Amino acid sequence: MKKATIKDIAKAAGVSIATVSYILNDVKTQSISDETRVKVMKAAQQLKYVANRTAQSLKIKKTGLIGILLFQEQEGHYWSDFKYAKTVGKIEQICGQLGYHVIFMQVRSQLSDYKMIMERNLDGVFLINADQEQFGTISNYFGFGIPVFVIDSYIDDSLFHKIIPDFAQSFRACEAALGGRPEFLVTDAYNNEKLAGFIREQSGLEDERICVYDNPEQLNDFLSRFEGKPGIVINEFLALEVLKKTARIAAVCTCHCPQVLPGTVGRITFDLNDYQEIVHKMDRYIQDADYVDPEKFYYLSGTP
Amino acid sequence: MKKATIKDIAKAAGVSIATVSYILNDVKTQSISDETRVKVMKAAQQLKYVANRTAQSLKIKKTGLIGILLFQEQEGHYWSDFKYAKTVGKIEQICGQLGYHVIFMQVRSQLSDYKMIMERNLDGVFLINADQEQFGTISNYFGFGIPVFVIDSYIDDSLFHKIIPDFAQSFRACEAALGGRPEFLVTDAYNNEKLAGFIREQSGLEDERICVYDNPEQLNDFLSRFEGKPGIVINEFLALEVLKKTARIAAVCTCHCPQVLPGTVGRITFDLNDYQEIVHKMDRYIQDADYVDPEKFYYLSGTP
DNA sequence: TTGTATGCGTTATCAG
DNA sequence: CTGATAACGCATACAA
Repeated sequence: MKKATIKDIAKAAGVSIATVSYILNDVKTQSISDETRVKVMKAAQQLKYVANRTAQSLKIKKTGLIGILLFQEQEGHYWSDFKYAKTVGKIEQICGQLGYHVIFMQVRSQLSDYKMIMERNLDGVFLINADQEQFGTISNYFGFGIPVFVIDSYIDDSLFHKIIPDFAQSFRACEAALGGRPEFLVTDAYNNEKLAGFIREQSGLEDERICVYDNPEQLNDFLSRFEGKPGIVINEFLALEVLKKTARIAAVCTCHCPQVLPGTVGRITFDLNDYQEIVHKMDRYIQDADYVDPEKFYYLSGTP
Repeated sequence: MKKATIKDIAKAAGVSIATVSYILNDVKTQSISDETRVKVMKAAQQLKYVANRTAQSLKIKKTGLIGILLFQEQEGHYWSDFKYAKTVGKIEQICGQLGYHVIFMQVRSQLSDYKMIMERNLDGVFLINADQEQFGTISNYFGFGIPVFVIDSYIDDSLFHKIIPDFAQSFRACEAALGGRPEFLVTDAYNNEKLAGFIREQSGLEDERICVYDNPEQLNDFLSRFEGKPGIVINEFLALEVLKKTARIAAVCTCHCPQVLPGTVGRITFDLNDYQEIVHKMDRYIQDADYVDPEKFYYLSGTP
């Protein structure tokens, strides 16, 4: 049993291919008699016709495909796969509502990975946790006018829309939750060095008071210098580790999952629905080829 | 700056499009003079040519696209998005190594969702946590000869390859870890009723001793009947909840993330590398149209 | 060793 | 209102 094409429908309904296409696509500029319309629709149903998006894409030069490229950290922790799970899920959901399909890819800095964007003629791309270095070398593969949004990545290119959590505001919320100035900061690692620097800077803490998590021993060493003092942790899973040593912390829940933490610690969360606006924005770029967004920077604002 | 086609390369190199195609695809049955080969390769590089997989797909009738359809539970818990994050990540990784790209889709039982498989001409599909009901009604959209593997789903159709954790073995391991027979079982909900029944059955416990988690109150009520008794929990995140009440548990870590649990509880884990064999099997189906696998049932075997 | 021509399934332009 | 027909970018049988 082979897949039916519009040609098959045309034959079955005794009309031309063009007519079938008009009817299936509900082309407004063409007027079709009700008679042929039902005839064709019936045939389509009978033959269980489904459109061939591959052929369609080739013709109309739009694939309806959106890429989510998730940059993997070289040596990730156990929560690496959870870190952006909710983000990816949410973006996929919204894309789906808008009629797009999503190609999900984890990139391990292979050049071949990026080629996918061009090869598959994606309509838009989300890059998550992208590193400047590996990125810069291949950015000449982009620039073909498709919208690129970068999440948790500080890329030196004004073409891209940047989306990062509002750390400044989150830190203020943490301070409120702690009831005083934090004495230390423990943060999860990010591929993007500039983002990492930004976090450190926003915290307002000196470097000796900041720990970028690498392994349990290192964390323990660090924490032993702050017994009983209040501190901030970026990433709730990391906070889970920190809690083994000290309880006076507030956590910035960058993984959108405060539930893993006990209610006794201050938890700053971000609203996943913020992605609604972002994906819709991308949609607008896709629909309207020469739309330009005055706002290229999106902050996810945290709430306690 | 438009994308270059093989036609552009042909023109630039002064050869025919066929020749270009032969060279780019490294077609063995054609012998090409070194001279034209370098000429063409150079032109391709200069024009920054990337293949158009859409056109390719249309021609060769293979898209190189594999679908991962993740069935969402109607009312999920906070860990729903993590439940299959590692599985999806692993499958994508292996697919990537084999040269496939992955379309990731969460399905909320819309008929339109399944159509994607046909519309996009996927080469293969993984269905995760699929419910029999919603599934049966639309399975006639399948059967076009593409391999379908179902994960954590017990579908009444011998066409599909089924992959589920080896619960029987896991339960035995739990018993060993607990040092005695468990008195109760708390399990996460699954879309697939038959799988849920299978789990209950394999536990060998009476229904009164089994709790399918719905909400914290219900869990507390249940657990209060088993103060100080040993039990088993399916799903490590759920185990985190159970631990708030009782400590004598062993957990079957179906989310591949034992790390969220303290080392003091027995943890049964599964090896993500098992998916290697599975994805390679799918690849074989795709490559060799009439390959049949004698083994249609794959168990992921748990290890303490 | 290279080129010509056809078609994959669709959309869209132009005649009828 | 409907129908030929030319692309879209590529792979390949067949000719040269």
